This record gives sequence, structure tokens and C-alpha cells, in this order.
Amino acid sequence: MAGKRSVSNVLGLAVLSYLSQQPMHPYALGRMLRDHGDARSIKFNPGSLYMVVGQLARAGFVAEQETGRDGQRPEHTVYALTEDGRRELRDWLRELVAQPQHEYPAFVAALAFVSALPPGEVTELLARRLDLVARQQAEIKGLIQDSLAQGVPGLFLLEEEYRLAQLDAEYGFVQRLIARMADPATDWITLWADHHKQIDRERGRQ
Amino acid sequence: MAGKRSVSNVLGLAVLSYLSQQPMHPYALGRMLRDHGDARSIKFNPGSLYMVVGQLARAGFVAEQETGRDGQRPEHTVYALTEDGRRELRDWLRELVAQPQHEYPAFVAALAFVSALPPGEVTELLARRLDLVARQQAEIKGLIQDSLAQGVPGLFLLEEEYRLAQLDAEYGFVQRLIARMADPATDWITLWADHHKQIDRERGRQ
DNA sequence: GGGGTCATGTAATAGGTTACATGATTCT
DNA sequence: AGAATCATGTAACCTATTACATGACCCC
Repeated sequence: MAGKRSVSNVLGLAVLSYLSQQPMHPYALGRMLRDHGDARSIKFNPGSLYMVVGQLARAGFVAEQETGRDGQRPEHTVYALTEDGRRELRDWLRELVAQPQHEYPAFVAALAFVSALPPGEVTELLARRLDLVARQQAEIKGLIQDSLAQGVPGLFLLEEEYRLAQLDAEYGFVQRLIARMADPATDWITLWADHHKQIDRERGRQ
Repeated sequence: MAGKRSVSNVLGLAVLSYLSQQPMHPYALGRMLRDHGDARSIKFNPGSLYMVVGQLARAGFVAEQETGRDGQRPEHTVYALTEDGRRELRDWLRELVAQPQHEYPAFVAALAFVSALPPGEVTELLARRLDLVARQQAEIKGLIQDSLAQGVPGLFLLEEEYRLAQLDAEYGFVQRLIARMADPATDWITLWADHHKQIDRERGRQ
């Protein structure tokens, strides 16, 4: 729907969202990100934050409101959302909710080239992955339980539930993959072996 | 396992993998990426390719082998994998297969801030997403069928099957989410309404 | 009262994307 | 023969990450 956003880093979305609740200075935004757990959903490092706020300001989505100070701490510039910023926030969210993006998870790349490893080793590696995925699932479940226990409404835990659903699917996929590789009917062994013979031939030629 | 790879862009993994089959020049690498469909798994644009090849060369993973030409086309530099490069390829793959990375899909960010939109609208947007997810599923299924029909072994379609599994999970999640929002027992409505009252209050204050 | 950590940010550097340049081949 | 596309890459620009600087506050 929107050709190209003037600020494309999703960290900007977080900034717009926080500023829609009250004006803030960048450092406070960073604290929010960390404390409110949104740094799990959005890649965050302090340098990028100032950059993004600068971009948002140039685009007219936020405006310097005042430059204040707290006690004898360094001065800080407080930013507020503009009317354009409010529109951008809603429009951006609409796009992200309604339109699935084509993404590039690391595991997809790994699968695309996994035949460069010998099959026996791949089976072992997948088993290790399975274990680590299970740990992540447990961790997220714990996090959700703790949050609910502290009174956080489920509405604010949707990201984590989504991650969990993705991890469940990944777990199943990897399990089935391991089984398929072990199954003699699959017949990847000869294919795989040929592939490696070719690699070795090439290697000899250098 | 590896502290920090000297080349972190996964496009470099694709380059290492192709070069393990035969020496090539960057443009040919680009063609492979496109034609072999790996550009669906790895973000690719021509500029980045030359950059990454340069990084790999500085790191000693690939080396200029000769500078040739084809017909009267411009000269081109052919690169070959080094022994270090072969090691890096295997090590990198091992890491990517065995260790799940923390990722930041756009939809996670959307979910984290979705309460900034009114609930009625969110339901509609989710329904549209559902439709688009279904289309992607169909597209991938078609792609897999076509490839199998043309004799591509399933071993080289794992990425697409993985994507499919993730999309299935996403479809289910979104469906359940829509249902939960419609369910009176969920009781997000008042919460959500309060949230928006606060936003409006804030808006008035500007 | 000295050693950490917090608050606030800037500057340097590296990484990635877009736009363009140039000649060859191919199409109509 | 002119237009379009392919082959090959370079350069300029923008984005993002890392490293550092400075003074407060806090702890023992």
C-alpha cells in the first residue's frame, strides 16, 4: 500500500508507538524497549535509536518539544509525536498486520545449502537443534506464565505466543526431517554421496 | 561456536557453496542465485554480491584465480574457494543448522504494538492476512510440485517445505487469534478501549 | 573518596542499497 | 538500424553498529 516508507527500520515503529503515549527523550525510549521486553521483538541497539529518531524527525513524524533535564543529569531532548506521525504509525501497523512479508530466516539459508555437509553429520546437528528449540519453547512458556501471573493481560503477549507457534512448527519439521533421513525409502543417500564425490573431484582439481 | 565471523552476510554462504562446486566470477554467481531459486532463501542484490566477494577475498576464503573473458564481453575475475574457505563453509553451515538464531520477523513487531489500532480494524486486517498467507501456501506448494515434476530431488526443496510449515503455523495462529478476539470471554475489549481512551487523552493534551 | 554503573549522547567505521556506466548481443 | 536486454561492474549514498566521552549518582 505504501510505496516506500521514509523510515523503514521497525525500531521507528516502536518509537512512534511509545511516543503516542507520551513525549519522551531517546534514552527513555531505550529504557522502555528494554524493560517492557519489546527488545525481544525488535532489534535494538542504542546507536540505532538516535539515528532512527533523527530520521523520524526529518520525516516530520516527531518533533523536538523541549530540552529538559532531570536533576543534574545531562540535558536531553524530548520528542513528541506529530499528527503525521500518528497517521504513519497507524498506516505502518496496518500494513504489517495485513501483509505477510517475505523473510530470510537463517535456517532457510542453512537448509538451502545443507547438502554440502555429509548426511550423518547433518542428522546429529539436527538433533542438537531439536534440543535447543525445546529450550527456547520452555523459556518462552515460562516468560508467558510469569507475565500472566504478574497481571500482564494476554493482549500484550501475542508476540510471544506467535513465536511459540513458529517454534512448535519448527520442532515438528526438524523431527520429520530426521525421520525421513533415516528412512531407507527416502533414497537421498546415493544422491548425497554423488554430490560429495563431485565436490571431492573438484577439490582434487585445484 | 564461532565468536564473530569475518563475513556475516549469509550471501557469503551461498558464494562459498557455489564456489565449492567450481570457480566462478561474480556475475555468474548472481545468475546461479537467481536461476537456481536460492534468491528466495537469501536476500540478494547485485551490489551486495561484489561487496561480499570482496570481503571473502580479504578474509582469505576465496582467491582470484584468473581474469578471463567470454567472447567480446567485458573481462571478469574468476574466484576459487581456498582451503580456509572450505572450512568456513562447513563450520558456518554447522552453526546455522544446529543453533536456532533469535530472529525479528515483521509480524512479531506488528503484534507487539497492535493495540495501537482499534480492535475492529485489527480483526479485518487479520482476515486479509489469512487470505494472503493462504495464497503464499498455494504458491509454494505449486513450486514444489513443479520442481518435483521436473526431477529436482526433494533434498533440494527443504527450504520451501520449511517455509510451508511456518506458514501453516502462522495460519493457525491467526485463525485462533481472530476467534479469541471475537469471543466475549476473552475480555480484551474493555482493556483495549481504555488503552485508546488514554491515547486520545494524550492527543488532546498536545 | 574511589570504583562501578547509570544517564546521555557523539563520532568513526563498516555494511548494504541504489543508481548508473559501458559495451555486446539479440530482437524486430 | 534502432530498441531492448544482457553482461560486467563501479561509485555514491544511505543505514547501522561499535566504540568512546563525559559527568552524576550510588555503594562501601
